[in-house]
Amino acid sequence: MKLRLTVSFQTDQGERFFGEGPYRLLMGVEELHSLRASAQSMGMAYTKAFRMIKNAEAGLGFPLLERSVGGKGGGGSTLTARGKELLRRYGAYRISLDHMVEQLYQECFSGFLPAASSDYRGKEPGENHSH
Amino acid sequence: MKLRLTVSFQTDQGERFFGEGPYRLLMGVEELHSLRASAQSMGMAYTKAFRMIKNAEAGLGFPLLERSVGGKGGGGSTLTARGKELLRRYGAYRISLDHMVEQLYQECFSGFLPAASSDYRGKEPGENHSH
DNA sequence: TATCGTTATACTTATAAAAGCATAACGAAG
DNA sequence: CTTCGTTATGCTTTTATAAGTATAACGATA
Repeated sequence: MKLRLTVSFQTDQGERFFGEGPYRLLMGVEELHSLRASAQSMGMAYTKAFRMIKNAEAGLGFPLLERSVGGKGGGGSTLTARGKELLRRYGAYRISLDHMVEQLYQECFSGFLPAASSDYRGKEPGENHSH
Repeated sequence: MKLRLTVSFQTDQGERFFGEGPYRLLMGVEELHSLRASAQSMGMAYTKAFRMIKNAEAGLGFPLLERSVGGKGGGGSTLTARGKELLRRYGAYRISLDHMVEQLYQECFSGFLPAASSDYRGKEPGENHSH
């Protein structure tokens, strides 16, 4: 048995704009200096990656990527300073959360339900659809 | 800005079988002594409610409802002892979790992102679909 | 033994979300 | 001034999930 935890940021109107999906995608951009390359590296369509980032930037209110288009190599994207800081903070957040969820489960269900390990997934776009 | 948190129990194969949806549905059964009545009271189709419970029982490995079919009034459903205990424990779990998520957000994002209130939703079936 | 409202279940339809396709714009380098 | 691989977007297609329809079985009561 597993615990499925998902946390995401959403607007007051309920529109989700940031979570595990964008997080992983941005981690890839930081490493590969390219949104397309990052999307490909995780089997995601570029169009979807693009929409995710655009959506996230709209929700957050500040740019995450510094893009350059054209030129040698076609261009690329790198993280803005705030984008990098967001990744650092979000990474810490989700790890702490993961621990808390698991520990609290033990406190609340120990002896009543089987032990469970937390299976963190942002459930934001970009995950494998295996059905 | 809001935090959207969802926790659900799933099998090792990733099939979700319990969360906020079944929880609320069962709370209604406890009050109304009828699965159909509980489903209706929250605008859910009975067929869906039935599937949810069946699914939950399969995943948990023990029965949640004691059903009686036929007879005066057509029958009805009440919670089993374990079913009741599950509700009590799950209720405590999600409330603690809600607090934790909010507090941790403050610790991790204070001064970087706007304050956010936790918007707990099981995202299990049974929610309104307004799009 | 006819009635009534429930549980139980298969099958179909509708809706939302994800994924994919096609194409334009860009600009440094050769 | 051509090429290349990227960013940028609209539009279509596919898939997954939710919701709905229809119908059977049940059994205490009158």
